[in-house]
Amino acid sequence: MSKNALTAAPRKLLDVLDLGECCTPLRRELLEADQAVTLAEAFKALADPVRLQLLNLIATADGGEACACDLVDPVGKSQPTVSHHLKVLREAGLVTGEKRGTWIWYSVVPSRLEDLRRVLART
Amino acid sequence: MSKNALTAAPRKLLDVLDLGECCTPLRRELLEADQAVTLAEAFKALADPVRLQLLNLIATADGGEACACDLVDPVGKSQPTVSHHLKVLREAGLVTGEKRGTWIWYSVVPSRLEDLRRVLART
DNA sequence: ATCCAGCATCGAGATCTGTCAATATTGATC
DNA sequence: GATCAATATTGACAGATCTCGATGCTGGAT
Repeated sequence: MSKNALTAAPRKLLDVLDLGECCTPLRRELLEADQAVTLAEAFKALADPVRLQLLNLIATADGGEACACDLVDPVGKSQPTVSHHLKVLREAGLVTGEKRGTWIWYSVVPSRLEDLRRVLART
Repeated sequence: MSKNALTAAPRKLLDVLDLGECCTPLRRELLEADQAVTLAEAFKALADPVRLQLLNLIATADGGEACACDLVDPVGKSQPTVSHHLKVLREAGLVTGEKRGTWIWYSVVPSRLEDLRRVLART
């Protein structure tokens, strides 16, 4: 079942909350329970210091991508732990990993971050 | 010790990550471990379906504020549970509660949401 | 084919979190 | 005073989460 483990499993996330154009004084919709669950899963991926550091490391890396091998030392956790957190980020659709030879290059998915930003814009 | 429990305890949060003017192609800073912890605490407050619903209910309420008494039924949880989640939101600085007579009126803190949005903008 | 490096998975322990029933506190009203 | 309604707090339990050591898997190099 673990085929294609790297391209993540971007469960449909925030589409339910597509709020139309950017910066439009949008109509505030009531948040249904199931939508809230989906949204909360996305924010859960951001709710850990190690994952935030990983995201930051990847986002600020040269060329917009970072080798997984360069992510272990900076966060000060074990390799299995880092691997676990990268999986969480992948499954949340926040990053993607591309395997090249022996190692894996990670890059962020800007559109996913943008989705979450839009949600926070509704005040 | 529980004096002034309503005005929340807005632990300094995202000031560490003040990125300067909006929409500036800002310099990407490395995220230190302690900063990541502070940030993660903020996102943790958003990482729960009930809290997202509460935030949404408050944000979309008439006049921008909602009575706590009107927040229990919509989320389908017990009163202590809702009270707990409102406390988490308060301590994260995402909402404030003002006591008027017997009940408490909650409103969101837009600047705090804006802070988190800025963090997600760094890609 | 063998060996090694990069990464994932498994299993387990410790801690954190969401939830509720019961109870306490606070404030308005009688 | 006593009483009631609105919130908060406590205590306890179940389930989720973070973490690591041990192990498995994969691909390149010898």
